[in-house]
Amino acid sequence: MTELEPRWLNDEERSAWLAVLAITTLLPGALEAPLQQAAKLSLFEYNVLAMLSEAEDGILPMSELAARTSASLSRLSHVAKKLHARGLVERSVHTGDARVTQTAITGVGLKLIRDLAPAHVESVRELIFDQLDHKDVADLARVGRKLVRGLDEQHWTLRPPVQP
Amino acid sequence: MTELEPRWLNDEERSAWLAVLAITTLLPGALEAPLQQAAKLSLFEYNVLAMLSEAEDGILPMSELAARTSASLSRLSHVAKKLHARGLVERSVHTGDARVTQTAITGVGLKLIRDLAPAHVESVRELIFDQLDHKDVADLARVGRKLVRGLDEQHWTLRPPVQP
DNA sequence: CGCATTTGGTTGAAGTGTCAAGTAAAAATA
DNA sequence: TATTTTTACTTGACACTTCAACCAAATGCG
Repeated sequence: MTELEPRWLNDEERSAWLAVLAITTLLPGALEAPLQQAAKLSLFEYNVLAMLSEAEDGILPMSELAARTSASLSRLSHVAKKLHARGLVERSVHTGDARVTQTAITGVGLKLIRDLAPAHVESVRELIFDQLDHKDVADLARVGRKLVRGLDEQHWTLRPPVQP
Repeated sequence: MTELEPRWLNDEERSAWLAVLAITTLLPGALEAPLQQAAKLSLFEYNVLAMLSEAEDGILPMSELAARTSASLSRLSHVAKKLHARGLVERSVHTGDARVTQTAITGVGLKLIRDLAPAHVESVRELIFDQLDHKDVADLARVGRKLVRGLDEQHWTLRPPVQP
């Protein structure tokens, strides 16, 4: 029935596709190495702490934190447990909706990412932005957002800015 | 001593960075789901078979196969073992250099990726190229190659074309 | 109100990936 | 030619991710 000829990739598409594939497999490890070395933290754990540190009062419900780290609730739950065991986050039940778990970054956790942040942005810069000129960055931002939309229509970075 | 002010990201860089982060965490899973469903194959396993199927005679040494899949030798070794157990690849010692393990795709393996390929390219197309216009694809290919170079100067996709 | 459904989150098991260590062959060096 | 170093790869242990099942609170509805 659906025996149509597949829409194969042309040379430029293939080139783009191979690059995306290489980036998705190499970049996480490259960014993680310094974090692992400096603080035994995975890239994902770093992002969890970073998102909390940028949130109002350093607190977010698990669902929202999962959204902002593009993670499943399950993955986040395991990691939150581990971060809690290390004293980097605190957890409490939401007053008003007892299903909701609030996760807050602790003082120790806050100090940790603040200490790590300079080296981490430097990694990001070396691996990404130092490779690109200004036009490249603009193109990457534009194309990147389109791809994110294709992966998750509701992704938090695509939310319209809140009206104050 | 290196107490300089960190080079923080500006808005456009931050936007690009968040997109890259989201893509690297969401894309692999999205591409893997159909492969897992159809053939209990991970994205990485699929790529191993795909690279072999595109190689001359369907054979490559482990090192070269690792390079073409952007993987560590260790990761590849574990997976090759598993693929061999499933009868999808065959392994032999290189004649002339006994340290080298040659990995060849079997007839069964070849049939498997040929069967899977149409649906897989369709996934790639839906998730990536259907989201982009022609200029986007050109920009992605260009920027993507630059990022790959920053991650691995020697990456196989950057090798100069062989002279025949 | 009573019951079913949905939402928000947790858990344990099973499968993968990573890291450090190990092995054997080849190449370099003395 | 003997010894050391390097290359190519494998292995086992441990950590992490995913998946399916589960639970409790909130909501919907008859």
